[in-house]
Amino acid sequence: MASPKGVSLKEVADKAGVSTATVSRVINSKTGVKGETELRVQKVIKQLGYRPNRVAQRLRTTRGASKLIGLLIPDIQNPFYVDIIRGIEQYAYAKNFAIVIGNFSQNEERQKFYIDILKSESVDAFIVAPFPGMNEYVKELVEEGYAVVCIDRGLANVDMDVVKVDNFQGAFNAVEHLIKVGHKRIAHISGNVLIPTTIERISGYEAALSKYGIAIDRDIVIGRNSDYKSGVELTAQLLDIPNPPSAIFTSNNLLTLGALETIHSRGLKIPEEVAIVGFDDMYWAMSLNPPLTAVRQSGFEIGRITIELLHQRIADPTRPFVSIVLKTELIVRNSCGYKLNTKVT
Amino acid sequence: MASPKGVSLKEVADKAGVSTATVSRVINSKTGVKGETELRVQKVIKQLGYRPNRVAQRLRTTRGASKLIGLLIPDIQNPFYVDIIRGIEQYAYAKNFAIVIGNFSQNEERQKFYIDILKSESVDAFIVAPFPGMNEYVKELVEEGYAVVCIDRGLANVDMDVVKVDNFQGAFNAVEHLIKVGHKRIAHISGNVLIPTTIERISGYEAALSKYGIAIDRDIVIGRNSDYKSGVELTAQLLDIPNPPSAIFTSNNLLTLGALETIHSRGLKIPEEVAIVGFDDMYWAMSLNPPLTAVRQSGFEIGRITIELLHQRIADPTRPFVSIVLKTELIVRNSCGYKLNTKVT
DNA sequence: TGTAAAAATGTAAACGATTACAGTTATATC
DNA sequence: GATATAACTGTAATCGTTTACATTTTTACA
Repeated sequence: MASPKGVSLKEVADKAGVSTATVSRVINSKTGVKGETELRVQKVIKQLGYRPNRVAQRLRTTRGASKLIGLLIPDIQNPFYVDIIRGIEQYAYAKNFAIVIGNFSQNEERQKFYIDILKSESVDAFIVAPFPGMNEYVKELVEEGYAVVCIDRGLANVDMDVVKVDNFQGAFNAVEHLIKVGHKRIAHISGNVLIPTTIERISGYEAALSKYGIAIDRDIVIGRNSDYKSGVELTAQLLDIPNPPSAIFTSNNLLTLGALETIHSRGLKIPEEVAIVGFDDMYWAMSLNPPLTAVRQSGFEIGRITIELLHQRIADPTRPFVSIVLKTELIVRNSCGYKLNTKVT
Repeated sequence: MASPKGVSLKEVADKAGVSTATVSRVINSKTGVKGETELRVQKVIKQLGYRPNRVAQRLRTTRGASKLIGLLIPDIQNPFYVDIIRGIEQYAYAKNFAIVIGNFSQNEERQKFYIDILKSESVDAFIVAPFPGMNEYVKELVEEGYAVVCIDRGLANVDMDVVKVDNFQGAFNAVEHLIKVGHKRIAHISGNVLIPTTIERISGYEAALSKYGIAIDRDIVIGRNSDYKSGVELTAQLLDIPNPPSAIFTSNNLLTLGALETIHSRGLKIPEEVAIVGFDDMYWAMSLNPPLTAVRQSGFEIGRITIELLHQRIADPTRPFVSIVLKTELIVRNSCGYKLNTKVT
């Protein structure tokens, strides 16, 4: 079984009768190569099917020129992050960056492991969706001079570029919608309160209630983790209290799914017996029965902007840091009481 | 803004008062280093926080030793592939492999692009979920001597390791279940017929009908692509014919979701007015109303076995090729008529 | 204590690119 | 045609490892 290494630059140089330096210049379209020579080299490159070895390139090159970006994702099972990845990929390739994904499955140890790997792979830059316990590592990256863009939230006391979503407004709109549809007793199932987005969403929830003069009942604002199981169990808990809520606002897509399971398993009708709005508008939302009203945050757009920022930062490391906040959209379907299908931005 | 490259092996060697060769031997736990020396070097490594530069390692190392695997995924939006990725990751890291994901979004050009990138990143091996139009590229990889494992299907005329699922049996079980529950007019919405799994599932569908003496009606076996939109439209088409089916078997999770949207939007009751079984048991299946009966194929397990095979092949390139076929499980929930929750393997 | 073998360590050449710097042609100008 | 300048091309060091081979040190044993 042959195991040929690819064609090397030297082979191209030999065959074309020039030096390696000239071939390198041709590849990187540097100036200073005679048209005739360039053509000859190009021809040989085509002939031999030469592709530069990225490993060698990265070894030689100084940081910022390797065109490799490390991406730290807390949980690839969460479709929201998948959307972000897609957005990043799409635009990264347009700008000729390659990306390597480190999915650490919300596991701190594995996250550290990935950071080390990515560093030793000589990435130019990091895109990080910070997770509790991650602050120190990310701070270190910034201090070591990597270009870093954070998704979803920034870090206290660390200047960096951040791309996030207006969680407060998104939650506010969702709850306001429930109120306008007639609900007065609205519960909130929140996620991990160590995550800032969770807290912002709780604030939005509270602000909406306050605006309409509804007292906040701490018994029906509950949270544990941001996962499916929590959704199932917390919903059961909510429905078991003496005067259960008429509507529930869930803080992310996994919690929503968990809540739905409990609601269906008890045979409760949505929205008549209990209404629900979820944060995150996922691709399955329309296929639910009834279709789910949800707060949409565009992961794809987050990805696009992230790459844009990274590109700018690499080009000009002194550019001032920015924090970009994207608007959410409330997608109204049929899980709250109305039968319409419109957007509230 | 400082931009320090990491600590190098040479610095460790200097500080420990040994040669680079010795440090390298310590790192790779080669024999032939005195205990005392090893300890001293280890100490310096810890002190300086030294991490070998993977780029330099890969450049030097011959194929098979770089511990990097390229993963070609047709569509990261499909949660089935995400499960596979998770399985692969989990076991890859246990075996100290790193993986780099190339998600080509069912785009042939981008797929080619990724193969080139991964090659020039000096990966040891490829894991490929082949996609129509991909055959040539994959064949080339095998010929070039890469270790390659295919997921989901093999390639005609090419010997290689394959990990797949028993699509025939899975489909057969699903349809048989529908028949046993009382359905006689069962439609099938299939996917892209250029994909072998699609064809195998159609065969399973037909075999089940045959076994129970039900004639196959070509009008209710329809397929186009394996995406959401096709599910929506083909279901509408099925429900519009004069004598519509009483049950539908959908060939993958996206088609299922599309079918559900159409069914719900027409206000049809599941399973009373139309029953449904889907291939792919996704995490949202339990949250549907009613919970979905589905054929489960364990992406996670596929991933695990894939890594196992790859590991073996790298260790022994002459090992005979194998094709591993995993069983599916029919997860019976409430979308076909019964109210039980059991498994049929 | 001397010597052969074994064990430990060091030296230096790769791996495949980029890039300062030097060296060589070609062009322009008088 | 000589010379200054511009345009082009080549040489060789370098990035951070691994590893064949050479060299030194240690150990074993007569």
